[in-house]
Amino acid sequence: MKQGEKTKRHILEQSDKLFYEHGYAHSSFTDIMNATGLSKGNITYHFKNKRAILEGIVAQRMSEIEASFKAWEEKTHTPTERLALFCEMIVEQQGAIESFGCPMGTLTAEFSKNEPELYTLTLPMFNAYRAWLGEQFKELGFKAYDEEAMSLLGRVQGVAMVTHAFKDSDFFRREMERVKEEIKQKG
Amino acid sequence: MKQGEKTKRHILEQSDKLFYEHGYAHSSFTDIMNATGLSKGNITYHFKNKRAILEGIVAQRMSEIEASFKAWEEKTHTPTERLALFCEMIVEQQGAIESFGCPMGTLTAEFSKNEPELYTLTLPMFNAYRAWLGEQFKELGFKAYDEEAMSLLGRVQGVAMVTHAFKDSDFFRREMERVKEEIKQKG
DNA sequence: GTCTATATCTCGATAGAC
DNA sequence: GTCTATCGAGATATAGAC
Repeated sequence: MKQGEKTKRHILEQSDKLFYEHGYAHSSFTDIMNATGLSKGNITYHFKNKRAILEGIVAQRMSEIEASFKAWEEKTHTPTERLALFCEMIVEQQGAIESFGCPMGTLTAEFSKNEPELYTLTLPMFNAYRAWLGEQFKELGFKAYDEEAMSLLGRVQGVAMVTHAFKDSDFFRREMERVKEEIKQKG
Repeated sequence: MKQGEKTKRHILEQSDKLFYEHGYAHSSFTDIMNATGLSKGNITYHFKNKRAILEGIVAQRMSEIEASFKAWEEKTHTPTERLALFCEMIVEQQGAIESFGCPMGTLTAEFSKNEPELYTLTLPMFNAYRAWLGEQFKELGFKAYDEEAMSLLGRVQGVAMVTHAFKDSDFFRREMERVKEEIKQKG
């Protein structure tokens, strides 16, 4: 890998962490500078502005999301098993969700009121999950498969939101068990 | 009412609307100036800083929340009816929720990552609902009444969040019907 | 009680040396 | 490819006239 490419990845990695843990607006160029150990000038050499960094982050996340779908499909035989893996992925993030909420939900929520362009940029992540979950429910025979997908998304967003608001990981575990149970019953 | 008190209320009212519709950080003194038609100096005469305005808003909202509990209790005879009124209150906010999310949830979410002092200031609103919902479930005979309260809070926060993210009021109506149905079955 | 004017700070972005 | 230096906008907050 070229040095430039390496630096770019380093900036994206650190910025993603900052944006998640402190929010996009609250993460300044100075913060990114400190987190990466690079100068401001060097960062803007690789990304012309903050928005460009966010675009890079979303592109990276989207490919990770698609990769996880692929991995889940290769590992399983039934939609029910795949939905269980989706839940497992969320359960694994317990600590981070308690501290910072859902990485996708909190980012989108930050933009939805005031930043239509950035909101449009992050929404595809939500839509990717919506579509994939929809496929699973479709395969399970649900006529209203999209509604089921949305409902599940709402369910887990609510769990993440309240877990974060109350910093309550007991609630998180309890509620994710309920969600998994509900999925089993639908399969 | 004295003129000073009137001005104070006017500032709180307009600021609450601004903070809800655009977020706290995104609402500047200049915005409050424009929304109220008052000068910057006059606003800081009544509230020494932005935080003091938020404190006034939360105090106002808290008394409204307590007032709604009282009204619901006077209007009903059973906890199930009271929980239905709680849902009704949310359903009535459909348009605002689609556009701006939950007034309490989005405000708390904005502070939970970066502003511990403001987060501490807004959390009591959540706790008021948690406690009151808990009372209803307790009266219904649930041993784990607090868990039921939290679960319901998570449910509606998820609905509000996803409704706002996807700007989808059909999802909102559908899902709130489900929530109401679940409550009926518990009663 | 209400106003104008201003001080000070932080941010994103840019220019140019090496 | 990486750095330092600086600009200009917009934010909160304050001082003082009326």
